[in-house]
Amino acid sequence: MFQISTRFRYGLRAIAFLAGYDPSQTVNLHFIAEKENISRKYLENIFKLLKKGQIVRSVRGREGGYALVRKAENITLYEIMTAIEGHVTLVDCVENSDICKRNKDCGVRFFWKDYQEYIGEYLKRMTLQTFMDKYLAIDNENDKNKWV
Amino acid sequence: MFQISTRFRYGLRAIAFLAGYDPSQTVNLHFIAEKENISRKYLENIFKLLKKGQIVRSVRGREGGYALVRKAENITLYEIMTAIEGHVTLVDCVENSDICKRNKDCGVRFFWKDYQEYIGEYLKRMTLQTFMDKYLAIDNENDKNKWV
DNA sequence: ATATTTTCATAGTAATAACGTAGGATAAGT
DNA sequence: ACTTATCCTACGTTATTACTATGAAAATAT
Repeated sequence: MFQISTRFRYGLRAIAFLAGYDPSQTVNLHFIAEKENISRKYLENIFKLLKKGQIVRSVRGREGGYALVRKAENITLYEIMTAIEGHVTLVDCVENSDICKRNKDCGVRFFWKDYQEYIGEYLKRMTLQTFMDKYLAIDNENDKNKWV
Repeated sequence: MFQISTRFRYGLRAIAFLAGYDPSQTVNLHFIAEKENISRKYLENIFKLLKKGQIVRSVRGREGGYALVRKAENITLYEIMTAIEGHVTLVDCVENSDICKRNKDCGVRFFWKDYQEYIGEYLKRMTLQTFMDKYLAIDNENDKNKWV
């Protein structure tokens, strides 16, 4: 239980990478895949979801690629997660009590619901910008010429 | 991602059920399985883990069964989880940075580590007694004669 | 125009883990 | 002895995950 999927891990890294670029320019997947060491084909799947989730926009064709659709400070990790994972729920009955024969006021269900909210809050509070500032600051120090 | 395993869900319900009984008497799995609508065979697997994790003690043979090894207020849900799930980690690199070619100071890893701690805290703070009082109080109201 | 580069779409596959079952050995009370 | 229970090893099935394959569609550079 409780393992973060590779999809989300890769997606987060790719988005964080993308956030290092001006939203007005696009970055192609081949480049991201190479820099972040992720299969390009797999990234395609992930970015399809990210686009559908309004995290990124795309430009097709030559010189095309992806860019953030909003500024990093206006994107939460929760949005990224739901874009990639779809509707996330700790236990199915939390969102749909009908699947269980127990009554709707089942205490266990309320417990999972509270816990799910607790877990989600962390990602809701964490913007992509905060994430970069807090966790990736050192990495950027080591890799300044990436901006050249 | 982020689904609670059936094993843990069943285990928690079974333990909560067991907590409704005096620790001096044992309750057999057949009974718990029937009351909680869980396969007895599956419960066997789960209780094996719970015993190994020092959550319950067992008595074999006729009139045997399981009982809590400590009082409900001295058992946290975190202990129950680790007993059932073994060593839990959100992302493998959190516990073992060697599995990744990135450096040990990888910011993404620190992020997952912080998040993992946050998620665990909730279960560490929640004792079995608190869980029962807060979430199962109503259920017990509806089912008073279970104590008879 | 056409060649090239990119996203977009659908589908397939291999490995792994989750969930649950089978069959019987062992222990202990009646 | 008989019954009731835990204990133990192993197996089977299903679902999910993590990719890969193939190629169409779009847009730009030449």
